[in-house]
Amino acid sequence: MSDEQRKLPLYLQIKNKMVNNIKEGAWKPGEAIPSENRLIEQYNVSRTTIRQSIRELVQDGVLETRRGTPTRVRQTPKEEEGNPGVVHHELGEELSVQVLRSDQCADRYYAKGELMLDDIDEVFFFERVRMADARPIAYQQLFLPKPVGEKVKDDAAKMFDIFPALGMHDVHYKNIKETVSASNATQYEADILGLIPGEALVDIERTTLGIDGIPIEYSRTKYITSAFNYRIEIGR
Amino acid sequence: MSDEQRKLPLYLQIKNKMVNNIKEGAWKPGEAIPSENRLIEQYNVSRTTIRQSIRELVQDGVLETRRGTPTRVRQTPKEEEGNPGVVHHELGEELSVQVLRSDQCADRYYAKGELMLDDIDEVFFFERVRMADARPIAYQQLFLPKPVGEKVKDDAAKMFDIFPALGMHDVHYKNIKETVSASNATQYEADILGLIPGEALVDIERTTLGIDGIPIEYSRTKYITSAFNYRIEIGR
DNA sequence: TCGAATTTGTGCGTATGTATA
DNA sequence: CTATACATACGCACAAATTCG
Repeated sequence: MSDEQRKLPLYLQIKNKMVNNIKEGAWKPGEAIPSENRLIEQYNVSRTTIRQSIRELVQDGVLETRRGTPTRVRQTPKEEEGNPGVVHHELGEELSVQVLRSDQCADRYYAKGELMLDDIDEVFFFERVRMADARPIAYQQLFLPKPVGEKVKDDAAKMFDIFPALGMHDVHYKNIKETVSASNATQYEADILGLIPGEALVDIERTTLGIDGIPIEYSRTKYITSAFNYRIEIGR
Repeated sequence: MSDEQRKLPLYLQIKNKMVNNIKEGAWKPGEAIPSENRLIEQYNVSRTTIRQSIRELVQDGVLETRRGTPTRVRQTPKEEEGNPGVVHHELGEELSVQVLRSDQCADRYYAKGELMLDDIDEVFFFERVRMADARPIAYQQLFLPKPVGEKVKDDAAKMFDIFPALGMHDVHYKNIKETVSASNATQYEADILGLIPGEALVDIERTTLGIDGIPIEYSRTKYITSAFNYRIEIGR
């Protein structure tokens, strides 16, 4: 037993052991675990302690209990309750992305301001369209500082959500700010998105900060309202 | 005590009583509730039972406990730190509200669905305009269940943000869901807001749940883009 | 700085209720 | 009907964190 475990409350030690039983395959998803009385003997603790361990694992979505039947390991883990709270909900089955234009340039002064770059710095710029089932649903201008852009420029053509790509290159974020507004589609945007000019779009402007507080991404995205919702949940 | 309550487990009966204490204003957000020993005397039950009631209310986000300090009623999620940070940013100095129409009726079936009411229940309905410096910036349809509406119907004519009014009547919330989208102003909306029909509006649809999980508010608001921003911050 | 009082957290033992197989 | 399993409930003791004089 490690020092870490030694000072943990009993019920947490047992909870960890239970998790290990599942990880090691001794307890398999869908199957029953030993009854409370067996576990009491096995771990030599009180019923209170066993039940507290089980209760938390039920809360964590690892086990499921039902009166009268043995406690079981859940087949499919319960969905994350880490609750990011914000969901970009895109309607459509097959999501893809298309790059209209990309360059590496020294102008785009407004974007460079948002990225806290000097005027002489270069930025990667991508103009992209988000497709759902081969229909365009969003138009995006994406700006990345040079060090970041070099790492993910290939991914920007394949993935609309670039955060996984950033993570794979160890570019992590600690802060995201989004401003949501609305606008009427311009002729240019309407052409790209297959709309009538003037139709309402959801505008999302986003700035992402890296773990050192330095901006790593700035983007402006315009979504078709019929294929997009922005949902926020506060509280639990 | 109703028949429903009579057959409920003790800890659930007490949990309900605790929720009622908050709804009736006997226990207020941010303040301490009686200690476990005091509650044991009050309700004449064991500590196990009291603790199970409290544990579930902590899980529900209604109470918060910390070893060594009294258990407290949670502040409403908005004013506590925690993700996401959501800000409705309205441009303007002098903010006011104007009620276009209000009634108490038994139709409005869609809104009643969102409020989880039966078809025979009545709802309070307010059609309101948010003014900033005497210029309209938002149009809102507000639906309240009858018990809530009766408490704040006078405030609805004075305050655009009804949450403070709700709090003063001990109607507290534990969860808010908002969906943000965009739309083109109809002729009706354009007239009210002083716009050209077709102009883009920010749509916010909101459902608020009380501490017992029952909806206490449903609203649809359309903001003029030039006077409104919706900002979300995720992370530290 | 210290200690005493208070409060919640952890843990034990026991008894009984209730759903399931 | 019976055996088994989890659910509810009581009472007790001590630990650990906080508060306050």
